[in-house]
Amino acid sequence: MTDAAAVAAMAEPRVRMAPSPTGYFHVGSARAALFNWFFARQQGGTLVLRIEDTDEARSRPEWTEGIISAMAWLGMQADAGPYLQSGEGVAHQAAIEALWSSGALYACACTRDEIDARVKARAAAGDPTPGYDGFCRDLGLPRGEGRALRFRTPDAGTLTVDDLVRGAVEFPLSALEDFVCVRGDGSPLFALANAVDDRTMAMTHVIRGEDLLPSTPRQVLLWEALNRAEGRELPLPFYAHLPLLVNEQGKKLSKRRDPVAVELYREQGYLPVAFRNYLALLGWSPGDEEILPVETLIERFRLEDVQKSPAFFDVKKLNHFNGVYIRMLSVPEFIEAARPWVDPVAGEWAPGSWIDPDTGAPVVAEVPWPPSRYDEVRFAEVASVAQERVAVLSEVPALVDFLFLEDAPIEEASWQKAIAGDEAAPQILGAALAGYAECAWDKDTLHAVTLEIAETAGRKLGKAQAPIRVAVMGRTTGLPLFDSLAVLGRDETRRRVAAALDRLAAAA
RNA sequence: GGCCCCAUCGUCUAGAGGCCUAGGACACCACCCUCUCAAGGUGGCGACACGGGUUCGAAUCCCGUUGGGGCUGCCA
Repeated sequence: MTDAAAVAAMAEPRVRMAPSPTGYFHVGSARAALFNWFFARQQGGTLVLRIEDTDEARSRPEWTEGIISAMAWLGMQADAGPYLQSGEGVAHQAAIEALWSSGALYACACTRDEIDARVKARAAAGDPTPGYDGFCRDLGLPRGEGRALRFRTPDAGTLTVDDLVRGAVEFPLSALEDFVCVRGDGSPLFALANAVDDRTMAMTHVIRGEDLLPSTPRQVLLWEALNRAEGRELPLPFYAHLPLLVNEQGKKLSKRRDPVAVELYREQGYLPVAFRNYLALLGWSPGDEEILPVETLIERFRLEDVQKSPAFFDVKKLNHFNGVYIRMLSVPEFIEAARPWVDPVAGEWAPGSWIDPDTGAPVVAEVPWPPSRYDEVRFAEVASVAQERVAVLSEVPALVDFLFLEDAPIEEASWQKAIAGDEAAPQILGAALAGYAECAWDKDTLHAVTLEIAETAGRKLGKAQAPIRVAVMGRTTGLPLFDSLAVLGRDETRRRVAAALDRLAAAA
C-alpha cells in the first residue's frame, strides 16, 4: 500500500502539536501547528495539543496560556487537550518499568566528564566515533538514585524512516549511541515521553520540524521496544518532517537574534488572517494565487506537496500580505482593528510599537497623545484614507497624530526641506492663512483655493502644498492634505499656519 | 569529526522527461495615475550550483563534486 493510500484508508487521523512552553509562541511552532491543523481539518481528523513540559526547570504553567491564546489569535483550536506531558507521569513510569523488565534499558553511572574524556581519548587513538561508548552496557548495574537509564541500541543494521515529505530516510544503526531516556532522578526524557504520549494518545501522524528528524530513529526504536515490552502491537505513526524556517543567513530561526514570537507580530499590528496566510506559504504552495481564504488553503493542502528545503521568513512579503488584508477590511472593521493602536484608553498595548527591521528588537513608542485629546469621531473621518496607506496597524498613529496633538508634530527634516528650504514658503503660507479665512470648509473648496494659491506662486499644486502640509501635519508625507484639513477645522488649521509663519519670522 | 537533510530568479515558490524561449508572488527599477505618501495599472531586471551519466529528448531520473543547513545534552 502506498503512503497516500494508507492515509486515505485511515478512518480518523489523529495529529498533534507539541510545543514546549518557553514563554512565547515560536513562529516555527505556529507553522507546524498550522500544517497539522490544515491536515486535521481536511481529513476530518483530530488535532491534540500537548505541552511538552518535561524539562521542569525551564517550564512555567502560565506559558501554556500564552500558547493557547496565540493559537486562538491565529484562528486555530485544538480538538483535544491541552495535555501536559508532565501530567502523563503514570504512563511514563509504567513504560519505564516495562522497558526495564524487558531488558531494553540499562543503568549507567558515567558522568558527562567521563564520557567526554573517553571520547577524547578515542579520538586521540584515531577512532572518530563520537558519543557514548556503551561503557556500562554489560555491567549489570542496578537502578539507583543518580543513575540514568540508557536504551540498548542495535549495533548494526539500518533503520528506515518513511517520511511523508522526504521519502525513505536511512540511518545506520552503528552510528546510534545508547541514548539516555530516563534521568538519574527517574524522570523521562523527551524521546521517551514523546513516544509514550504518542502511543497513549493514538497519534497516526507526526508532523513536525525537520530538526526532529535525527531523533526519529530513537523514537522508532523506543516504539518497537514498547510494543514488545507491553505486549501490544501499536502501528507506528506516519512521520512528516517540515522544512525549517530560517533567517537571511539561512540559519534556523533563533530566539536570541530573530523576531520569533508570534505575540510580537500581533502587537505590531499584523492581522491574524494575513499572518496565517503568509505562514501557509512557507514550505508549501497552493498555486499561482497566494492570497486565499483559509477554506481553500485547507482544501488544497497536501503533505506530499510540502517543500523539502528550508524557507526564509520574509517580513517584507508578510507586510505586503498584511496590507492587502487591511485593505480588504470594511472601514468599520478597520476602525475596530486599529482601535488598540489609536485609542489610548482602549489600547491593550502602547500605540506605536513595532519591530526594528535591523535589530529585530521590539520598539515601543510613547503613547502619542493623551486620552483627553483622542476623538474617535475624528479618527473615523480619516479612517478610510488611512486604511489605504498602512501595511501594519502600528503605522496608523503616525498618520493621524496631527489630529490629536496640541500642535503640529513637526519633523525637523520636513521643516527644513519644505519650509526653511523653500523661498516661496512664506508667500504660500501667508496666502493660505488669508485664503482659508473665509472659504467654505470642505475638501473640494480647499483643493480649489490651494490650487489658486499655487498658481499665483507659479507652482504646481504638488510642490505648493508641501509647506502647508508640514505646517499643519508636520511631515512631507501622510494623509491627503485636503481631507485632513477638512477634519482638523478652519481655526486649528489657520493657527498652525500662523505658528509656522511666526517660527519663520523668529528665525529670520 | 560522525550521522542526516537540502539545492529553480535576491526571497517564497510553480515545475513529477518533451506543454519551459522555465510560470506566479514579494522585493527592486522605469513609466502611468496623482495635492504628498501610499494604493492601483503597465513594463523591466532576474534562476534550473557544477561535472558526469541514462534518454531521441532532462530543471525534472542516477552518480559524483561543491555549497548550505540540522542533529550530535541526564533540552525539547
